[in-house]
Amino acid sequence: MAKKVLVVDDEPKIVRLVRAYLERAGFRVIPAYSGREALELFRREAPALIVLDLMLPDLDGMDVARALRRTSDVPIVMLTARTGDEDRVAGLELGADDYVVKPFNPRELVARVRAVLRRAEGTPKPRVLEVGELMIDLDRHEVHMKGRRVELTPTEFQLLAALAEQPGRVFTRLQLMDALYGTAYAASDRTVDTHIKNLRRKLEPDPKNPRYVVTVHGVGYKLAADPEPVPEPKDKGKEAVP
Amino acid sequence: MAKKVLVVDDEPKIVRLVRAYLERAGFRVIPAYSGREALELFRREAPALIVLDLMLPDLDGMDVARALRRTSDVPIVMLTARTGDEDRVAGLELGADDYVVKPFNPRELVARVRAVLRRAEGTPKPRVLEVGELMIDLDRHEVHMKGRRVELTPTEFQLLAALAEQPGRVFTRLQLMDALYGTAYAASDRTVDTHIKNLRRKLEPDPKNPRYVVTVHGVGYKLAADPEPVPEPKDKGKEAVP
DNA sequence: TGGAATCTTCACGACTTCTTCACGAGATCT
DNA sequence: AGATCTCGTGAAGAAGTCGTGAAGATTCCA
Repeated sequence: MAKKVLVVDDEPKIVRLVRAYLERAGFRVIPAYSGREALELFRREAPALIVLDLMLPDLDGMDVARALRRTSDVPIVMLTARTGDEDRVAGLELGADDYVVKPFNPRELVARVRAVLRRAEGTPKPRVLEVGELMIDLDRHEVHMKGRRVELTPTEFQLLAALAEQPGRVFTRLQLMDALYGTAYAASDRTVDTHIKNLRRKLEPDPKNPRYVVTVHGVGYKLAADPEPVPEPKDKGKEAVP
Repeated sequence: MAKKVLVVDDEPKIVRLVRAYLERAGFRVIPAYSGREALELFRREAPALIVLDLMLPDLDGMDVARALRRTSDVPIVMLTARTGDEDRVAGLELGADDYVVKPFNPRELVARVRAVLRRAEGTPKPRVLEVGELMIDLDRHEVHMKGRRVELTPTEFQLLAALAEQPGRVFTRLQLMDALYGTAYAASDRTVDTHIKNLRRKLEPDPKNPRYVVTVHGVGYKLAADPEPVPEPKDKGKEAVP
């Protein structure tokens, strides 16, 4: 369902303009032409955001903002014709989340509305996976090993991300392919192996003796939860009781 | 935790005085006695506000303010001994948020500090984005590259602004189109590419080797968070035997 | 209405990435 | 040890992605 935006301005021309652009951007617009009407409609419609002109016939835009702030945290984008700095500060101090100076570019207003809504919805914390010396930034699509940037192809990145989602857990090739393409697709097992090979080449200090991307014979692959720094001469696989 | 205030004045007496009052008011004070020291401590301590004397032994207070403003929006309260109006104006124009004339009432200084901090906290995200030599002024709707004004079309500007909203983060073409037109609209992927191309042509020093608007193959585009690295002939991945 | 600026689409080549395959090395089981 | 799987790997063709110029819409403004 489209988000509702309450647009308040005494000039119908402005309201029409803003409405056209916001609706094209997928919002539902509720128009208001005075401060009192705005407050009334705000109660009734519970919009997700308000575009509010500073100059209104009855109540001033600031009065409206103040009144709204008494009962709500609804994001407010101010429209102001004046350019004086005092106004900006004053408007923002009253709890406006952003402002646009008239005459404005409607596209910019739309962009601001979106930005404020996004901000209001809470800044999504950066999604970063860390395993030992390995750091995977899902947002930036970057991988760092021991602080050094490592370039991965999309598939390699996804593969690594899937493994890193649950470090230490073993994934079968089928599960990995599922993470890569979704259930509907069928590729050869060897394909996964090849991507694993490339991954190792790019991020293992010694690709011949993988410490991060580890094979579990007969099962699949896993990302070592705690890659021991020791290369250790090894014990011939037989992990018997001492 | 108490907020840090960097107090810069070459007269230890003044620093002591200010420190006493600010600490009594619940702030943590970091003293500095020269411009260089101030800049150094600013980097290291990341204070919430700076009290800055206009006259300093090495760098002038204005120089310090100018230097700070290049990288930060930290609120600055100027101390000035002179009473001439030019100084006040000059100080404020350089980005000081308030000023106090010497000799001053320490209580008033504390009040100013509190007021400026309150105001600063209400200010939404910076309206000017800087990435390397690239400067994007969302208020003026202007973009500068290496100090030179760059003219962008509305779509180009919005595209850049969307990317700059979260520098470093990768945006898919779909997300970018969403920022441009809203969810309801569907344009070709190639369209985004074309705008990216035009953007690069206008603001990349070498459009063939983009350092700011970067492609993430198979994913989308991002604004490089740190365009420093030398273009370097590249040799990645293929680490073959010599 | 015309003209300029801007936006969108398209087709193509250049380039990157994916997938497959065959074969040998390695592991496991009896 | 021998039989039988499983895994690693290099190479090469297949498939996909990106950059781009140019042409056709569209919008805006005079």
